[in-house]
Amino acid sequence: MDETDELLSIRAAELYYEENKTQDEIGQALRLTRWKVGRLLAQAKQRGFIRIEILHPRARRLPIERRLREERGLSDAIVVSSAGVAGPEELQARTAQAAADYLTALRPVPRTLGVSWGRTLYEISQHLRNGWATGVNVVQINGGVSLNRRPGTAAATAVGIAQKGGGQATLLPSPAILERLETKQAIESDRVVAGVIELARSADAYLFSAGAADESSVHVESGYLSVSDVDLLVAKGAVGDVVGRYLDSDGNIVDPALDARTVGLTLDELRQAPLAIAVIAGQAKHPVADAVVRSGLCTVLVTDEATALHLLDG
Amino acid sequence: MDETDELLSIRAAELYYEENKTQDEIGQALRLTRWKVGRLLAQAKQRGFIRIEILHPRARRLPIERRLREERGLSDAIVVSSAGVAGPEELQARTAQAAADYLTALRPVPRTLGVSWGRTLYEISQHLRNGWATGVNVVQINGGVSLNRRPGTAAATAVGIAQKGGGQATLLPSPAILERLETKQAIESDRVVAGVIELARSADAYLFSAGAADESSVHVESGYLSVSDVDLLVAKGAVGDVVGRYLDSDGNIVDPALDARTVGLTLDELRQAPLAIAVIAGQAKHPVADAVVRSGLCTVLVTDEATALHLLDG
DNA sequence: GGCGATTCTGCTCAGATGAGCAGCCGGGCC
DNA sequence: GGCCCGGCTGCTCATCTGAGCAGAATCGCC
Repeated sequence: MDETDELLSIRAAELYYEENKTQDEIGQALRLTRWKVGRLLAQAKQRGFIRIEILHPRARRLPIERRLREERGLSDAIVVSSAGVAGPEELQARTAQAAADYLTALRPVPRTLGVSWGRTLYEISQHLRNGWATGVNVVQINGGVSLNRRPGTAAATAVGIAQKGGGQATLLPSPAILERLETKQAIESDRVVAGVIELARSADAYLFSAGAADESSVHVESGYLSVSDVDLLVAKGAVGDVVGRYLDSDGNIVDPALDARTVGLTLDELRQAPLAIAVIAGQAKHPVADAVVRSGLCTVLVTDEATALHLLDG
Repeated sequence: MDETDELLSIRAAELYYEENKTQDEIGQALRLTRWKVGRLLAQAKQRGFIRIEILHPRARRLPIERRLREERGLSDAIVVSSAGVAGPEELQARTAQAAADYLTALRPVPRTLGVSWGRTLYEISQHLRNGWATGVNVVQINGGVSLNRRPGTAAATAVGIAQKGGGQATLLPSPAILERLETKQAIESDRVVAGVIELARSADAYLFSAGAADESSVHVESGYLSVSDVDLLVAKGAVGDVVGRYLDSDGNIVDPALDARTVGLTLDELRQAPLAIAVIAGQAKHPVADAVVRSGLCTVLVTDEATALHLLDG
């Protein structure tokens, strides 16, 4: 395509997309046949001169979703558009909304849904509508009820999802990470705790997010880990955590001793789940999102456009 | 349109624009008739959910051009797209290119073209192609040959435009602004100078830019004015200059005494021209662009998208 | 300069789309 | 409850558009 044709295709595109002329009219204006105009427009599209964006908080990027499914082996992917996004909070909100939409449309409806907790999960619970399902029971899959700065958030998340879904919530009454291995083992052998974990293992579907390995982590905020603990994990290769378990970029546990003191489903248990929905958004979580997807921690990913493109990069 | 329809129209738009499905196929996917799908898409467009951009340095914004013609009474307007622009320099380059394109396509071809000088005009001269016209003579319409930091730029501009257009350049051998009124009058009464100005008055068309009233002005750079002179002009309401003459937001001369010492066509002479092409781009020139258009200094405006939208705002 | 290969052009035709219209449905008002 | 009105729905039909194709033009190579 030479310079002249390139310019002509731009002129044609202006008349076609901005002035809503027919290809025939454009042909008359530019002294071309309508077939030539059609071909110029096709080339303009094909060479990327035409960008079409859907500007809406609920807009998704289907081509990227398809690539995630095909190139990363996900059984499903939901990618929210970043077009016209105001800030990281809105990105997070859009992603949470998309996750809520996905859950609502999910078929078959899971009888029992295992959930983690955290900012993302809480936001999803807020976005779910009353009656999003009927009879969905919710069970927590990792510990962490009490130590939160805003106590009850973890519980409110699970209870909210359950209530709006017409079911019961089963909380895991345990800290996320215990200081001593013995305490952790003692807690896990408690009849109630063991029962909850058993129920969690039997869930039809899991819904969880991932945390970045930095000082903004919920574990730091909640007091389970200190900033220096996290620094140490990062030094060992940690990119973030899933259900409280810190993993490296290959999806392996970074600190087995710490992991042994962490209450809840293990990463391998999650990996075996037929339906594991990860919801991960934001620049800071790109590395951990990569680890989650590469190591097969989820079958379904809900994320934002930038994160998705990052995943497809490598 | 209720929430459900809004969401549906977004889903439809995704399938239509991103997945290239037909409206019929979308209808099947969303369990709608194809007519409903068509209506949803129409609404999505109409409500602004669909943004179509033409990403190309030569892309123009025809709807904005139309509004400038209709709402600001211009006989023609060229608005270059800001989509995907890298920085102010590229915006300037795109606008200069568009001005060169406009000149090249101009019919009837002017026999004599009056031009000002400055960064913008120089860039336009660079963008013009050899043989852009045949037999177009060029005449400078304001003084300023010698004092430039890069001497000869003003001359090179006029000569370049003329040579590439197969004609002669007539330079105005005079400073832009003189220190004493008597000197200015003496210069103007010089036979050569008077002849050039007479020729300038008789030009078929004028091509000029405008300068912002700040320390980056060419007059400061060239030493005709000091920074404090410009500050004083700003204090008196100056928004910028056209052919060396400083005007306020209503297009009136800010400092009549200074104006009397400025050599070249007057603003009122420009206003009476049947074809006066102003080329003005960049954030810094929004106020002066406004003054130029509002006070009828040009019949044709070549500008960038942001400046055009600023003009249409008020 | 001649010749084959490739690209380009303008066509036919079928599928996709938008305008316009009659019938239907639902809400508001008596 | 009955009636009117506005908006919505699904249709027909005309127009617009893209795929595919045969001939024309152009290019590159000898």
